Amino acid sequence: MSRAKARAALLGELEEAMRRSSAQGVLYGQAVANVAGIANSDLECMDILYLEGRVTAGRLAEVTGLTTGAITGVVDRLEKAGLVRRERDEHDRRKVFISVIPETGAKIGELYVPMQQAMEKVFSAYSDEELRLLLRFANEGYKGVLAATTALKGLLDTPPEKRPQLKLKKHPRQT
Amino acid sequence: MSRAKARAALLGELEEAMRRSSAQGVLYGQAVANVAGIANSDLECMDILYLEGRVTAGRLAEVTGLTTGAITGVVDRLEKAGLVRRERDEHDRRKVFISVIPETGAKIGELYVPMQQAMEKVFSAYSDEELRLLLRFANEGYKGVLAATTALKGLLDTPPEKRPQLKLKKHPRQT
DNA sequence: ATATATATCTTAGTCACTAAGAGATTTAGT
DNA sequence: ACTAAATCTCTTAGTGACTAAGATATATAT
Repeated sequence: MSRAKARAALLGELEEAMRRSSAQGVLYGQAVANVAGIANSDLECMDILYLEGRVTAGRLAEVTGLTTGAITGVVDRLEKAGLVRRERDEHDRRKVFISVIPETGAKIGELYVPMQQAMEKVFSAYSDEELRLLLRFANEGYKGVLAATTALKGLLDTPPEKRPQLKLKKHPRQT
Repeated sequence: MSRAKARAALLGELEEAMRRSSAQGVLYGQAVANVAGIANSDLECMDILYLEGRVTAGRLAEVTGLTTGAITGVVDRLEKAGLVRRERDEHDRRKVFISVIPETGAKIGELYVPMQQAMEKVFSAYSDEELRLLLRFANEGYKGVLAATTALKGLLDTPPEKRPQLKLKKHPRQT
């Protein structure tokens, strides 16, 4: 096999492996929501709250891409489940801050522990230098996917006949 | 900073970077479904059809975790959109095989091209050996996530007081 | 002051999903 | 062969999360 072909094969395997693991990641998230007894978007909002801390309802809508009306429902459900609290902003009384109630919110955090343990185990087999490579890739991959998302959405605004002709590379293994 | 602390920091960064990029991957998928004008699960089924080729309705239900009733709806919509075709199995006439209609199905494939191009660009900066490391990690990561999913679901069957005590490691940056 | 803008919530309607069971076909037991 | 049980898909009724549009309350600008 030529060097170029070997690399192409490697890239193909890599693409499939990454697709598979990312799909499994999605399934893990669904399982978490399922076990927690909350909807998928509700969990997504909990994640955002963990990452960003106290945020407004509008911010949740912005980040999730849901309408503000949908967020009202999300927060209602999370509040009823005792996971978050609504607090009016005293400086701008139109705004509503949402924050996690630590005790109950922590129970959601626990559900990520199996994942963290599994990943710790995987990571333990790598040297610091190897981990740095993985980190570099994760960051660059993120930027790549972000750019791809933007490009894809751009296609929507471009009339079909003006779209850059994409050489169609089919998904592997159409049996 | 001690060697151990440096590594812990590295692991933390890695965890966050991977979480972010995988979240962005989900968003890309949603954008694809959005542009294609089909529901999320519909796209998931198209992906499975690309990966596995001609499969039965029951198999789609099994892989997606949806009920067979839901799959009937998925296939109805995909069929109406001209993306797939139903074919009764002649050997077992209860079964219905679903297969992608190549011409229209290829249009969905095109929507993944921006992603493939972006990733190709990212990958181009890595040596073959580095890519092999990434591949190894992707495969091991997949197994890890899979194991974590199983472990998580196992928690459901274990009465709360019998669950292995998980040392709670909170999500980063609860601001 | 009045108008405009902003932030959240409400309402009505839609759509994908589940649970339960119906129909069609195949497989197993006698 | 004949009946019963199992298997596979579809149908039906009901639920829940979502959107679009507009109501409400508060803040900002003229």
